[in-house]
Amino acid sequence: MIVRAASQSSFAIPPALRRLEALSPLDQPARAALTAAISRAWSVSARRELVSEGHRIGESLLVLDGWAARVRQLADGRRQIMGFILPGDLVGHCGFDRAVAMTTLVGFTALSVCPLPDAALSPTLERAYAVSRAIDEANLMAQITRLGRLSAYERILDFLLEVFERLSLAGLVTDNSFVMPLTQETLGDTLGLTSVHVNRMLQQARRAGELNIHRGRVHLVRPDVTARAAGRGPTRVFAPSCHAVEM
Amino acid sequence: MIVRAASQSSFAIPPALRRLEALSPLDQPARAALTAAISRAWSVSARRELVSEGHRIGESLLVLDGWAARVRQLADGRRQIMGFILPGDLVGHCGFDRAVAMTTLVGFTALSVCPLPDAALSPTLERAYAVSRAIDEANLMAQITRLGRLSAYERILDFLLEVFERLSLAGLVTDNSFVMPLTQETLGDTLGLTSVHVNRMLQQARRAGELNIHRGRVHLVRPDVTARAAGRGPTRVFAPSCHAVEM
DNA sequence: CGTCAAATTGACAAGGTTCAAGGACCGTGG
DNA sequence: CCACGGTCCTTGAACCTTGTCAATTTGACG
Repeated sequence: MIVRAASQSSFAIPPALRRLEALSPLDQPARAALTAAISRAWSVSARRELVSEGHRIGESLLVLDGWAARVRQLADGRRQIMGFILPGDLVGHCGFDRAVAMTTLVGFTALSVCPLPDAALSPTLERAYAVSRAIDEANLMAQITRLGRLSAYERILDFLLEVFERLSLAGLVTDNSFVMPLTQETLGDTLGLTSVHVNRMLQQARRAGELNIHRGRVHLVRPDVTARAAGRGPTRVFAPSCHAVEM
Repeated sequence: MIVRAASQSSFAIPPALRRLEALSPLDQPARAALTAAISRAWSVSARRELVSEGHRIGESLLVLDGWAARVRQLADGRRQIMGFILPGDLVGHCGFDRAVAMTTLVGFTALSVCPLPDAALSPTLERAYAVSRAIDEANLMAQITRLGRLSAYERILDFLLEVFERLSLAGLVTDNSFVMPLTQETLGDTLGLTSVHVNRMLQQARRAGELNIHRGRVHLVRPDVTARAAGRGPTRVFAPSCHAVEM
């Protein structure tokens, strides 16, 4: 019954392409442009600043593989992670990061990135980008709500569900589980908690039968049930041309 | 020595125009277009949903007067305010709100709004809009950092400083003070605190000589000193200051 | 097998919330 | 002009969630 991840096969659809296709169906020119771009991918090693890495700031990128994050560091060492960038996510798209100074983009794993094909090449591509941007925005709002109004326990579950949903689009969820290359300390810096407390809440969730974590792989036991309990409606994003996208 | 607010005079520069001019110098066509738009302003009464108010969703607006906020309400009644929209701010500009479903735009005072002139009318106008958008983004990041990593006391000061800076651009700060039409409860929903604790922290700030509040008017005693103490660098928008991040 | 980073655990302190009860302020109607 | 009602602000005390400190254990890897 278990479907193995197909990402090893050379014929598999790349996660990034899969995600964009899921956001909005692509036409042939769009797919061709993306495939061409993907073939020109390069990689950025972990813990390196992404944007300043050789390719000039302002150029838009498509992340093909790996986890990155927008980070802000305070003078006294406190750190806040704004959110993560996952395979299929766009970077520097529309004043999203070239605009904001005080946010740094760092990879938590080695990243594979490629230039982002020009939206003008296809209306379907443009639309997919727009939906992606809208989702970015929704995720920021979700982050604010988590930090401001959810308890530690709720934050953990809500965050994991968000990641689950996002990775699902890219086909990176297998058997209700996904790889999450984050330490509990990093999770704490994301959710406004200490690593110690993150640990406790994860234990609690484990004991409650919500999830299992083993060797960097998160397994959500009943994602749909958990989501409903956590009050996560489907993230409905209304694209500019006004038909709704369900996640 | 005290300069009185000039907003009563019919010759005064409207705050919104003033703000945009401050973001990026405007040329004559831009000013003319804005002045024309401002003359066609209408008002929206308090506590009404802004976007659904007669003028169709997707139309961009310029807020001329009043305070509004992006709000998200959880199923159990908890409320989180994402951020405020102040005079001179743009609404629905570029996928900022037409994109995101689960955020409502509500006025806390009566609002005066007008249609937003087309950016194509002037490059300087386009640039001002871009800067405004970038600031919106920076403010969202600031909000995340506040909620995730600042103490209650720091959140209050940081937030008030942000408002101070934003209203300064619109010329709405007089003698280091500004009008803030928010209850402590609303402040709590913004900063992830209870109204009781907001009250206590305000008292503390008052006793510390940081501020005075009287009849909806906030007076910051030494905004620059407070800002430096609170670790608020000036919000630099177009300067991608990229330094490596320690992890 | 040794090493190092990450995870885990317990005891305790601190920060923030909750509950509950006044008190101040403001517009309204008598 | 004053009494009234409602909303918001203020304050205290008990309580709970989360943070801090300090081990100890686990697991990956050379």
